[in-house]
Amino acid sequence: MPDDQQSGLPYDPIEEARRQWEAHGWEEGAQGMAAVTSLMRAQQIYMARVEAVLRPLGITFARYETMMLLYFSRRGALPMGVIGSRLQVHQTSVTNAVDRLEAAELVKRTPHPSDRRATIVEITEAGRALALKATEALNSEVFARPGLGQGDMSELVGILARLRKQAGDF
Amino acid sequence: MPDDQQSGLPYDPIEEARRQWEAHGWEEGAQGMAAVTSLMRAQQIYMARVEAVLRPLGITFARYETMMLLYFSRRGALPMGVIGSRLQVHQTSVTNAVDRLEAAELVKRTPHPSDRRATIVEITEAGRALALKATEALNSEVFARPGLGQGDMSELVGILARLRKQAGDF
DNA sequence: ATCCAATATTAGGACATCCAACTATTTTAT
DNA sequence: ATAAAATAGTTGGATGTCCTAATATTGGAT
Repeated sequence: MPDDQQSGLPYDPIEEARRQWEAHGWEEGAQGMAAVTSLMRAQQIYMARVEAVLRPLGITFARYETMMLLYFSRRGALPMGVIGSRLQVHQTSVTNAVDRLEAAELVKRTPHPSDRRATIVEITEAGRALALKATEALNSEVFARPGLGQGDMSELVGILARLRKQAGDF
Repeated sequence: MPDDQQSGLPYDPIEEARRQWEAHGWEEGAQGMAAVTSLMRAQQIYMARVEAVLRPLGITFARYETMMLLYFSRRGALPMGVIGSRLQVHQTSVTNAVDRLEAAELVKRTPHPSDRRATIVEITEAGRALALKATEALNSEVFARPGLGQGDMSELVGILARLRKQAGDF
């Protein structure tokens, strides 16, 4: 009988962990632990929902993000390196994602006109169509019903913006 | 020159994405998209910091969480299934994590006394020592300096608790 | 001209996750 | 009492991400 949802005392494992932290004299880290752990769990929840929507379309969230970056870019095309720095992922992850997107004919590689080291990735018509379809699905099935009120949501976005900024994300 | 930190206009890619969402008539999903994307990025930032602290100790965050669960349990031991449901991860992930922890002699498997299908995982003395060391490192290097003020932090924990609860996390 | 930095790719490894199939055991229904 | 169904855990295979190191090519600086 580890937990009991039906009792009057809903049991939050993270609150429990925080109590343990304090009981062990780790007060200086208790709040941060709770924040970090909550963030991990929340991300896990959303990621599962997002991937469930994208799976039938044959793409992952990483590939969706790559496509949207191209979709919104002026020419529908960006160098590999720019994709990596915007998405904050490793070069090799970009190569991998673009490999798969290209195999599905959602993007195509083109040599950079002036810098012959660089490769430009361009979204195809099929890519645009899929990106649009994926976005509509995500909007209606996840983003429009995020499980939070408007107030909480804008508060959350604001707090995380401060966090990201402090971490050098932008 | 994709972005320019030193200019007077700090450029937040998520705010930019939100503007794009609105420009495309996707108002109903814009706020949710910003919230979900921020969450993903924030998780990425913290996960990188946490794993950097844990790596020298030879464990990952998933294994750290497993060990702490055992560390805090009354007998220092729990059945595999309980670990999975507390940590909200798949059975196979628990098997995997416990395999590695056991190979490092940080936990050991024992048959369940009454249910012969079940396996009990027990933390060893070496496991307790490492869990303590890891926690002290995480507390001083991450949790005590989360890059957020106290107010933001407790607000964040509260919002995410509502989110997790709404998602059925507890 | 030469050295150093940047761009991308490849190969290989570590890790987490998920799925389907499987064994063993226990519980439930008839 | 026996058959059927549910539960606990493991295994093998596939997918996906991230990281390190090595390589080839090119660009920029001196």
